Amino acid sequence: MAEELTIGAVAERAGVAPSALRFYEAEGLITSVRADSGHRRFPRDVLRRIAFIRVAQQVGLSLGDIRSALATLPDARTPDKHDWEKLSEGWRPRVEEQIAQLERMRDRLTGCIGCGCLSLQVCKMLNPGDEAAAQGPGPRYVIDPD
Amino acid sequence: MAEELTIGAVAERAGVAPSALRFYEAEGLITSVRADSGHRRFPRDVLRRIAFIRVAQQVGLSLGDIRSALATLPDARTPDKHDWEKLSEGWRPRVEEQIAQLERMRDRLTGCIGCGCLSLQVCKMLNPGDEAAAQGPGPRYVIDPD
DNA sequence: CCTTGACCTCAAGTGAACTTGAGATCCTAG
DNA sequence: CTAGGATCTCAAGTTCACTTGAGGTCAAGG
Repeated sequence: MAEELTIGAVAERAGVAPSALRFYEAEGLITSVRADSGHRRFPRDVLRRIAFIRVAQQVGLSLGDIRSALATLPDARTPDKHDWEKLSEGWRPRVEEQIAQLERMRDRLTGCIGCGCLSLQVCKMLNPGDEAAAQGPGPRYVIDPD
Repeated sequence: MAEELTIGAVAERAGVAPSALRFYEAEGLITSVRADSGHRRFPRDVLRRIAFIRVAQQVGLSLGDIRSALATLPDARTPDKHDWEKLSEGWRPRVEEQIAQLERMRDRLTGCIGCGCLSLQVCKMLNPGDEAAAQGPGPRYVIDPD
């Protein structure tokens, strides 16, 4: 019946450390009210926010990106199913793109790595759009497919 | 005709910064010989090693994991196509798993985020095996599906 | 009442993967 | 022969996403 949850309860239910919750709050990803004691009390929908954060991280978004996304939720009222669905819909292209990227990688895995292309600049897998190469290293195409 | 490449040439062809190459060498991911000047000279197959490093990173491996994988390559001779294929084959299950993970996420995106499951512990998407939850936060299931 | 465990703040530490800076050397073109 | 770009080493800095530690408060059970 509890309307609000302690940090420990949230941590347990969400499977994240209390320190991470304090961190998320400091970063503006979640919010809490304070009991008279000064202890945090989290509204129940924080669990959904955390679920969202975790999913978004899996899709490769930074906490900054996630903060921006969450900022589009109504803060006057508790976000309802529709609000969440709208937000989630926004990830679909991102997820699809990431899947496509990995499928490209899978299909070319032996072909490309084992192939004769000595230059990464002409390698379809590492350089899907036949360009880029000057954008620096890192898991760029999976994480940031722009 | 050049048998060996300067760090600048490798950096340009591979699309990574020279500092990253020095770092990779210090980490034991690539090797070089030295010219009389003290400058690095990289064997041509370093380009393939770098390609491999980048791909493996995209699949979510740490440089430590990648070092271990590269360590299985023959160091007495230049690795041939077959060596690389064997190594690449090892990634397939990993890539497949990552794809499967993302597909699960896609399929449940609106369903799960927008659904009524308040507890992450019973959410199929965030907790594919109906367990874990105590393993801590982060993109664990995509990156490290153990 | 007292202890114990959950909670608080704030500063500092961690690890991964690099980058940046300082100060010095090397090599190539004019 | 000299200027300028490429390279060298080594230490320190950066970003992200948290965790850890110190020092102190709060709340429930015996």
